[in-house]
Amino acid sequence: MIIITKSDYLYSSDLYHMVTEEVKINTKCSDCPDKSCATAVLSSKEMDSIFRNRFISEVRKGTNIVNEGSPTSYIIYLRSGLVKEFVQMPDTQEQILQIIIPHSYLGLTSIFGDKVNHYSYKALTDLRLCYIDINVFTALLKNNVDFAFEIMTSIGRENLNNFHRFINQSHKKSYGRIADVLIYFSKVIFLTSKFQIPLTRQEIAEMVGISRESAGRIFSKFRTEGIIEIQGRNITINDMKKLEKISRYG
Amino acid sequence: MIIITKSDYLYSSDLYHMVTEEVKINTKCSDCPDKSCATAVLSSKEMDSIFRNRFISEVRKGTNIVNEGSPTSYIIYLRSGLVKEFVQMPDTQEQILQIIIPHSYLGLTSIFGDKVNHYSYKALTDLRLCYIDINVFTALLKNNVDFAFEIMTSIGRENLNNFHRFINQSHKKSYGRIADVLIYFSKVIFLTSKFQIPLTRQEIAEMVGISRESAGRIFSKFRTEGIIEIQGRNITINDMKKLEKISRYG
DNA sequence: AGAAAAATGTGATAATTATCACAAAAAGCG
DNA sequence: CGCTTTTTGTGATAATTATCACATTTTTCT
Repeated sequence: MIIITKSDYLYSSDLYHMVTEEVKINTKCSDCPDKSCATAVLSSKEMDSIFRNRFISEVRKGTNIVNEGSPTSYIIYLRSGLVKEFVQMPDTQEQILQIIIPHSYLGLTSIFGDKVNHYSYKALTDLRLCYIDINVFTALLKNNVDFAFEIMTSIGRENLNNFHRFINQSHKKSYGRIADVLIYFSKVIFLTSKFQIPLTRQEIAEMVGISRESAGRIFSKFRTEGIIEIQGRNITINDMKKLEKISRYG
Repeated sequence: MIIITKSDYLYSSDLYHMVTEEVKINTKCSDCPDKSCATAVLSSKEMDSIFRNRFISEVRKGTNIVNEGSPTSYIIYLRSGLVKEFVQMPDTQEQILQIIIPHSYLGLTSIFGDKVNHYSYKALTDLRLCYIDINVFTALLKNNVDFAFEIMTSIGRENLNNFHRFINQSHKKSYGRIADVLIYFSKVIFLTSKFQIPLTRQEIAEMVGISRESAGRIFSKFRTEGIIEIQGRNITINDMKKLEKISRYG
């Protein structure tokens, strides 16, 4: 059992950040209110093997959690907070792939294959994470077929969703793409029509592959047309029907 | 053991095409010269379960093999020929995801999850296929962890490749995208600088999300600059270095 | 609180690519 | 082998989006 306290620093190939405050780690994984639904198929013995081999950490907004290209030594489970998954492009730009919501694993794509992280992850809000040694995780997969199928199904679904978002995007003009981002945050991430978007205009542009200025102009246009209200990063969607129409035809 | 002869028609949710000639199906899977490398980890008993539950078919160029949205009842193994994987877009267009080369499975993405085909497949050349019942295939995965890992690794690699091609594409202008297509066919599909491209200009445009006319114009430009030679669909790459430079910076 | 840095909004202009129109060439078919 | 259908090439024009420049606002940090 590992106790991590304020002002500790953790160094590792893909683990480097300050832990900000003492974390209660007495809770067994089996009793964790944030446990992943895939763990439902694990025996209490297996749950215990995770408990004995994980460590918990809290991470502040803005922290880089994983850098692409680094070897994968841990599977990271997101207990709370929001994370952006992205790839670095040759020239300073980045491409944001998705926003990851609580109760998801980061870096599962690299567990089969070359054990290298192919994406980078950065905290959009303060986070609570669990690090599980990749060897422990792989052992679980090999010993429990049901767990393996759960994990693979979730990898498959995630891949499919991302891929489809990308394909759709590539056939849309910029208005449709920005409409999609708004719909994505409203319907997938926050599940409400009023939310604080955790990205800058630059990052929103990077989600859909257009320029910062274009993204901003489209936001303004949507506002003057009464489709959304904007106060800084606080956004209210007033006319979802219209947004969906723009997503389809615009 | 199922014998399929000339002029038979096979009807099924995702299996509908004419079998063009009698197929020799005496060869055991274990002796098949085209078997997939993942089968190396299967026991002879397991290989035999495939042999008893597969059927072979030959398919002519242009045949639709699978339509997206249909339920997956078979995993299809491509013994020889080339297949295009694509999705249909709302308005008559399609988006080509990849060209599939021999010794690959089609439709693996749908084996975990909803058992629905998410992509469509069409024969670019005459094909030799093996249909393996999805229940037989799933049973193998559940009973042989090593096989499951082999298959998942190959799914993971394929996903990663496709996804990266897409991400890269979305940050390139049309010249770079067409350069990428030429490099893809030369280095991934045919492994030579002189090949017959199995796609129309329209389809090439659909691979990279630009218009047919633009694609054609770029081909002409590359020819007048001496980078490639074109006679109909026969293409010779004369200056790979220059193509790679265009792919990176153009 | 106050200075420095980062993010944003907007106009003017340039670059890129799509669309339309139509002629020419190639491929498929009875 | 002709006829039909599909594919291709190319010019002219329109639409879309990026880029540059700079003023303003917001956030961050001490």
